[in-house]
Amino acid sequence: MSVTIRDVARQAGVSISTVSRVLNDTCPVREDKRKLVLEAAETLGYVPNPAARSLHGKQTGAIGVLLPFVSGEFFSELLNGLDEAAQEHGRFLLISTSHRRPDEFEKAIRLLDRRVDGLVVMAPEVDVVGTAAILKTDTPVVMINTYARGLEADVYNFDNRAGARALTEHLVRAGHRHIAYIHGPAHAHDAIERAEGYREAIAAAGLDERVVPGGFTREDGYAAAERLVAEQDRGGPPLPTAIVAANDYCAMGAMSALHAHGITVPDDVAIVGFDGLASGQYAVPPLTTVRVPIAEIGRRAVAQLVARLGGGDGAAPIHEHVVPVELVVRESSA
Amino acid sequence: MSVTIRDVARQAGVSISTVSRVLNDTCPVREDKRKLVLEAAETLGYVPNPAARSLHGKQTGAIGVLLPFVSGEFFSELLNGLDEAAQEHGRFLLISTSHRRPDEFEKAIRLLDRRVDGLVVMAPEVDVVGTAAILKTDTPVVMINTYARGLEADVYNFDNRAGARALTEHLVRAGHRHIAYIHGPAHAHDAIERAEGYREAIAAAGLDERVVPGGFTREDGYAAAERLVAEQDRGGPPLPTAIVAANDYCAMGAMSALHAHGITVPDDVAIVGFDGLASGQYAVPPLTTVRVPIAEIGRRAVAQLVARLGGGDGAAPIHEHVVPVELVVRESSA
DNA sequence: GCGTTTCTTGAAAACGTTTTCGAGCGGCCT
DNA sequence: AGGCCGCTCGAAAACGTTTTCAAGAAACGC
Repeated sequence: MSVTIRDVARQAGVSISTVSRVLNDTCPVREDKRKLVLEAAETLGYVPNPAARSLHGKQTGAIGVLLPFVSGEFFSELLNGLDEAAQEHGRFLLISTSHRRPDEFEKAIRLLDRRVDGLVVMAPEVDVVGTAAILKTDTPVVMINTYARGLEADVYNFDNRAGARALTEHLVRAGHRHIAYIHGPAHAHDAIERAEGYREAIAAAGLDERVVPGGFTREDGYAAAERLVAEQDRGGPPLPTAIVAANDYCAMGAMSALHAHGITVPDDVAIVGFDGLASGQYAVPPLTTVRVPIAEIGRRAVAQLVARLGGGDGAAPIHEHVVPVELVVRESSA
Repeated sequence: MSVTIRDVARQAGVSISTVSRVLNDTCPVREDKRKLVLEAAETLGYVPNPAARSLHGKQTGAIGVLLPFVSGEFFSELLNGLDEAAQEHGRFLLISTSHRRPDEFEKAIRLLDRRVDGLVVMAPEVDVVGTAAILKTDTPVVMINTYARGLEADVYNFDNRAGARALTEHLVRAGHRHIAYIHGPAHAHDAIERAEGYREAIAAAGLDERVVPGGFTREDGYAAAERLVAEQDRGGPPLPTAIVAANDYCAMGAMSALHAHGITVPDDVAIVGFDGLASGQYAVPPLTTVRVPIAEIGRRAVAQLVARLGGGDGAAPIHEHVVPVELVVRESSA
């Protein structure tokens, strides 16, 4: 069995209450006893039992992370940021994924409820976050990249609309007149916002919009580009001279498809992505994109959560926080 | 406050012991009471307090994951597998990262000790896993991609040697006589094993080996390829006609550097990687590599852990388990 | 019908902490 | 000198469960 507070008390020759007080320094304790306790705890290698501690209403030391799934660079980058901040604040990350439907989501929250001190939630699919599910729990919640209008929680969203507008305007400035948008998942709020930004820029330039269905994976981008080529071959509308893809993976898939058809990027068709993933930088040709501070958002989410847990006072929920993004021009649109 | 077992007992008109017995079906309980209890628990939405439960020596329901860091596709793929299996067995993943040094590692294990039922550890740096640290705890441990000779734990390692040998032999068969190896991190056991496989194949073919320092990131691969080009320009040894990179990221970085120097892959220089990441498939040109079943290993690690937790009997630790890998030939070496 | 076993159930102990309550004790004021 | 206060600290309650112990009731064999 492992060493308990009782062992430390016996070793130091004091009561268990004194040990608890010293280790949490909740009350003043005379210096000599204090020293004895610390010494005993050190030599015995005492680590408080987290279950017992949290049973008494204390914090658990864990932060729950709810994600739709874990894969790809976006999530690994996000986890990176979350983890870094968690580490810094001495917390653990309890991750729980594959919540695509409201009921799974609700169940996950119920199960996580007393295991964590706070929740970081990312649920880009607009219909997943039932207001009910989140509000039912009294654990503080910070949301990332989630449509959560009307919820009492911190929300950090990227400025998808401005980013897509910047990308489209960049292509317009380069002289393109036929610019298509490969859409992301139909219900993903970020993909929808990006489509809106694209539409705004297209309208402002007096051009015709062309939105084709796609998705967030390389396979989706590949398929979408294939369809564009096939439509032209069938005598339909000609291939656009530039493509705005819903994200970087989608863009890279599209590039791959064009490459397979002997179409050169950017000479025949310019392509831009969204997210600023590391792999876009090393793509051939390097991908023009909009860089979003993914890891940074992860760090801020955890920091905000911890602040609200600790202080409780000065850290009222911000309602929505739109995080600026940055256009990065590379060869794929040169 | 949340609903406790006492509330359920009151609602059902029985004692708390009966409720506990029904919910864990540990003893036979008369059918009518049983039904009452289940009903009460359902309507009240009762979820047992995990802290109280694990305080009594019961399992915590969490599996700890110790990683050197979280970033890149390898880890996201691994997490994917771990998560899938965890979900399936109704467990949560408690992740803890950035343990590169033995002392951090030891500390992390101490902190995680009573929070989790079992541990999945990946520590490719040979000197990180102090025998002491792991053996000190009595939580079951499964290791992945870790050099752990002499430890009483399940270990799943990829067949790095055979993979590197297969890659090198493939290049030899294609007619290459000058084949270099870009090494990974100097102390990473997988990079070392891959170097050994490369050396074996080179020796068997009667060729001269050439090992240059590198690493596991795209930046490392880029720098290594730059150095190879620079050496030739300075009148040193000529550029090899083929390169075996320590992993896919390293290979893609090298490709990017060669591309920047106007050197064509595979016409001027053939390149092969290791890992079989999705991004290698979509690279231009698509990357020849060795596919390792990353997610699958994650799933198996968790499954093995859960089996050992539940049964306790038939699941004795396997000492080392070498997982076969598969050569995937694509354009980068054609 | 009585002792014995089996089945079902409630009371209470245990798990390892934190926190409240109260007691002892020395110092300060009047 | 006596009473009050503040400081330090130990005893014990509380947290929500599981599990052991024992008791009551029902069933069974003689």
